[in-house]
Amino acid sequence: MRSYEQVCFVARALDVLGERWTLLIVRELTLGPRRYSDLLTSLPGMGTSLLATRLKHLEKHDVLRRTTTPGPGRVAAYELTERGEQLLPVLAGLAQWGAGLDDPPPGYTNHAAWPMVAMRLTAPEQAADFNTLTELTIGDETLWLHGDGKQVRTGTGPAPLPPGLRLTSDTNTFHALAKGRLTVADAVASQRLDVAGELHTARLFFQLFRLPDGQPPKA
Amino acid sequence: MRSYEQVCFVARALDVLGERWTLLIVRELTLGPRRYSDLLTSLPGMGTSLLATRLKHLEKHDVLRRTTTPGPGRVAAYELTERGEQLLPVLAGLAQWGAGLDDPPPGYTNHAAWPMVAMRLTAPEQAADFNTLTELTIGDETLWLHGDGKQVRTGTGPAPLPPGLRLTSDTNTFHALAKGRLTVADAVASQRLDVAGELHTARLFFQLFRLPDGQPPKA
DNA sequence: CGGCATCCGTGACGATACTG
DNA sequence: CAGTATCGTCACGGATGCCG
Repeated sequence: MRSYEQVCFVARALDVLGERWTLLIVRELTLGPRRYSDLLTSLPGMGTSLLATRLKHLEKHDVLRRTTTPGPGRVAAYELTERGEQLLPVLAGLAQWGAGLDDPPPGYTNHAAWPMVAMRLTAPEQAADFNTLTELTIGDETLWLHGDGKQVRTGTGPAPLPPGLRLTSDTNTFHALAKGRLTVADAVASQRLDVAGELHTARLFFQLFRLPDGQPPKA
Repeated sequence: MRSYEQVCFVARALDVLGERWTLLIVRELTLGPRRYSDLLTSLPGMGTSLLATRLKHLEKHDVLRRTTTPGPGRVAAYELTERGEQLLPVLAGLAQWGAGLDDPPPGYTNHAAWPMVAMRLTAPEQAADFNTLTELTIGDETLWLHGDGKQVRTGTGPAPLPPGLRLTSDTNTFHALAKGRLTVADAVASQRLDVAGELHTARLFFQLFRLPDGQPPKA
């Protein structure tokens, strides 16, 4: 862990966060606690040894903490500390900037949670008012989301309460919906999206959390 | 330049910006165009070969451009593109977060421009209304700064017009002033700060651009 | 399953010497 | 001053194995 050894806030932040994979680990935890093996599969290409090193490093610098889930399994998990949550603006800035890049080359891996992370990071203030508890099943992953008026809260796994809206689709369809390249009506009609709940709430969801898109939404 | 190969805005941004030194180069350019040798001395520890590689990389990705200064010397210089300027929120987020860290260990190098970069990045909105053209001579570096009502503009070297305020001090004194650990009155009295212009404007300057500080301002 | 150590090949990095 | 060439070193990625 080489330091820049500069008396500069930016350099000091990068001393902690600047190494490979580090900010992507934080990204993974923004949606809620994750287990070790979850992180490994969410970060393809990363060696297990390196992940362990990074986790200890981030724990030491108060970005995340190791906890055991309260459930019956009593499994180990990692979650952001308050200081870690304060990195959301940094991730949001990166996401906003990254949205301006060209479409990625084909072959890049895509995970269900990633568009959701970006949607939440780049969502406008008013998204906090989206107070319908929503459960999303994208491909094989399930997440939930809920605006409490102050901020948007999220978690992995099934919603903690019966959700008011349930959306089910595959990763590509969700991505197209998020970018506005596909409408809810079209997606439902072609059976690529299942909506359990009010259709107009689903429309509102994709309207509020729309991802920036270089391409036009379809002439 | 290894890519994460993920369809994720954050990961794609880090594909361009995530490698060592990259964001620090952007930091150096936020105050205005810089020459190759300036960058080298501003980034102690970085090899000249690597700097050349990074500059080409960032030029290719439209973060900065290589220009020749309009002056008589016709020297090569690097400056941010519009897309590069859009990285200011990212740097601001990092600076804000880095400000929450403990004081750096002694021995870290400190440059005149660094506190100024952070001051501008973390300044409140109203700092844009600081419309006094101010020239700062900190140690051996000279910079200027001016709020045009919309944003704070900065540049390296002497001010392009006769400034309304001129501040002269050494790096440590400036740092202490910026953090509010030293008052303008005390600094002037102890001859560590020279103010050419109105004293209350100087006070306003350090009030607007105050750096966050973990330690109390002095009991 | 979670977590960590070890080995090894590759590539990124740091320092210095060299050139237009 | 603005870079390029070279080389030693270290971080990383991949695989494997050990231990709770």
